[in-house]
Amino acid sequence: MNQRATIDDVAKLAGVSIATVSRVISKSDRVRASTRTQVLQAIEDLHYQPDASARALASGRTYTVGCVIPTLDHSIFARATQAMQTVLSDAGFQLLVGSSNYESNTELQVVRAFQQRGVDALVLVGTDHAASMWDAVTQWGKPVLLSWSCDPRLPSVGFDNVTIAKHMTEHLLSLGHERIAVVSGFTANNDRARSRIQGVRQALSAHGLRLPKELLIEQSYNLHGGRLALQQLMQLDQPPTAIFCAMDLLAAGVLLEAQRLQIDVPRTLSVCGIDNHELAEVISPGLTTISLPTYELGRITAERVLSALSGETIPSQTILPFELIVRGSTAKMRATKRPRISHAMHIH
Amino acid sequence: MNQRATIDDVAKLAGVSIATVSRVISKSDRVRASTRTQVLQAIEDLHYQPDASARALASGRTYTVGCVIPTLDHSIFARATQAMQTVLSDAGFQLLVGSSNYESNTELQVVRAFQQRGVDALVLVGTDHAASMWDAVTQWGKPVLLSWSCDPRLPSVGFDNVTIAKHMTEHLLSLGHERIAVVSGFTANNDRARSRIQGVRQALSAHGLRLPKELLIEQSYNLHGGRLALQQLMQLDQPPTAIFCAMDLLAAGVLLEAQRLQIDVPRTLSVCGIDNHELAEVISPGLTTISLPTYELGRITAERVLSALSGETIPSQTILPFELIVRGSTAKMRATKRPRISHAMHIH
DNA sequence: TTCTAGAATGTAAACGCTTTCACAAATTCT
DNA sequence: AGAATTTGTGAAAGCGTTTACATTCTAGAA
Repeated sequence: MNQRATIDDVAKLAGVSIATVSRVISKSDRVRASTRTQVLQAIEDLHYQPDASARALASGRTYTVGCVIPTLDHSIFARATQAMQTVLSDAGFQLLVGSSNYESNTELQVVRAFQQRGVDALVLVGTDHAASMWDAVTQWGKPVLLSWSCDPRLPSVGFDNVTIAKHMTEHLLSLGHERIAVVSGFTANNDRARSRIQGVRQALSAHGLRLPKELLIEQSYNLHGGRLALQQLMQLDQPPTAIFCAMDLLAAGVLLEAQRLQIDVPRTLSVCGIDNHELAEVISPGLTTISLPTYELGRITAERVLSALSGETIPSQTILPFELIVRGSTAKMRATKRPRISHAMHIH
Repeated sequence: MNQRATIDDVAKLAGVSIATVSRVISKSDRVRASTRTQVLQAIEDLHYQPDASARALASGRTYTVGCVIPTLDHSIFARATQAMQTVLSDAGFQLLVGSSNYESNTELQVVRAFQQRGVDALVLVGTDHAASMWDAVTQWGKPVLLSWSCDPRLPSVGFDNVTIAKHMTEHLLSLGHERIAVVSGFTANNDRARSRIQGVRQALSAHGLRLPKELLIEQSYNLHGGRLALQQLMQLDQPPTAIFCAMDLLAAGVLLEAQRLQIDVPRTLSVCGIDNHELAEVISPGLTTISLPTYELGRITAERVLSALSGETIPSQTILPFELIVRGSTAKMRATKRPRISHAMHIH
């Protein structure tokens, strides 16, 4: 019994053919109850476990789903991935995780590796992918879903980042801020970041304002990036009165640096983020942010995948809700601090 | 060309046998240079991608590694997993991620699923596993590694949690604290948590102190758990002067609740954690904690797996270093605040 | 009882690769 | 030059399943 038992062993022990064993395993087919119990008994006795590779080869299905995310190292992705994993696992599927590190080349390689492995479906993050990637994926013939962002080219479950950012910007505007800076992660291969910037722009221009170049800063997506961004902004002749950070991690960096520079948040500077990262609640002042249901995102995406795999037609685009969470880091603009030449910023 | 090309197609196009194609793909064997280029050309032309299932079935190797972690939802696990994924992926392996949710039953199921899938190796977290789990794993015949903790039964890469906790406790003791409380996550199926508590006990008893029952609190492993723990502790007749939290997330919860209760940290209460979670730097006061090289943990574990898979013998136990990081949340015990009956806590 | 439809089971051919073994060709040695 | 290696290639036997198709039962109808 050192060798793993095969279906033949089971068949022999149960006194049936391997086809019958196979039928018992795959539930579906009708097998006489008495036969079934015999087979099950044999399976039990031999500790038989079907070989997934052989199954996959014969049936063309691997019961495996591939998911390519930028990195697990950001809790938002980790959480959504955890959710997917749970749902898929409960349905007997395994999740293969690959990370792209925000590089479209790497992403393509991972996708190829997944296809080679015969995954039954694929989940991608966002809409920024190499053209060859879109080709590889659309010609593939198996379900492919987009998460985090939506794109008409594929069924998607995600957020409307433009609207989210617009909403947050309107919060800042309603507090009287007009000189609003944007701190974002690098936008290359990151449509989420770009959409959020775009959302800010839309909100501003609805108020006759614009986003001057010097107030848009791209930095690496971590605390340090946030710190550097604030340093840069504070060297301007006319620093902003509010900073919109595209991600909470950056906002936390900004907040920390503000503390170090003895800038009073929110009295002389308002700061906000997006994601409702754990940090947002913990840092002081508490970070005004937008909460995104990331766990739900993962759950729903996985459920969609399962639906698609069982042949159902799935909604093309699903946009998940969000919620503004106001904490201490944003406050009314203080009249005395209003930049004198603020009108220069209006669109003429 | 709608159908995926098979090795036969390649062989036909290149004018060789499928055996030769196979040899070219597997790099290893000697094939005449001219033949090789022909084959490679054919592969190129047909966009041939070998079928991983068929390969696995024929060769018995899947180039797949299974990893069972409690959850991706804690950044320390996510980070280590990310590191593993990167290293394995670079070596042409895929990482299968499963989560146990700290339930040994679930863990066993995941491991079985992995074995069924024919993973080439397995990585487990910690030493707490059901007996059936140990059986399933030791009789398996393929490499199995432990991470996070070390256990003589399997090759391990991890931390010495007892020593870590002892070290931290000594820090508290050196500041003059004697009434030290411990806040831990639930210890069921979590040897890390238990070891850390044990470390505290050892440090205390080396100083003739002990850990009274009312000062040991187990809570769920999140901010809220930390908050509840502090509430409980503050209801004691004689609250502690320092709180050792087994994980930073709990410490952050304690800190937040202290803020709410207007308890002055560190003047009247010192708080420390372990992990050097992102929160530790961000929260105020900064959290004194111990930094663990979690990314390294993942990297080294993955490298060990690869070594084992290529037949090398690997070190049995590898213990990774740690570093005490003192921030603002711990301070010298203030004489006036010293509990009067502190001598009662000495071991007689 | 015999016949027949339908259910239960068995047979055998894929599935797409790896790998052993045999053999031919090229190289080295005597 | 011929023998002894070494190197390169092909044929074919699996690997452990699934699944079409064939065959055998089983029961109810005639």
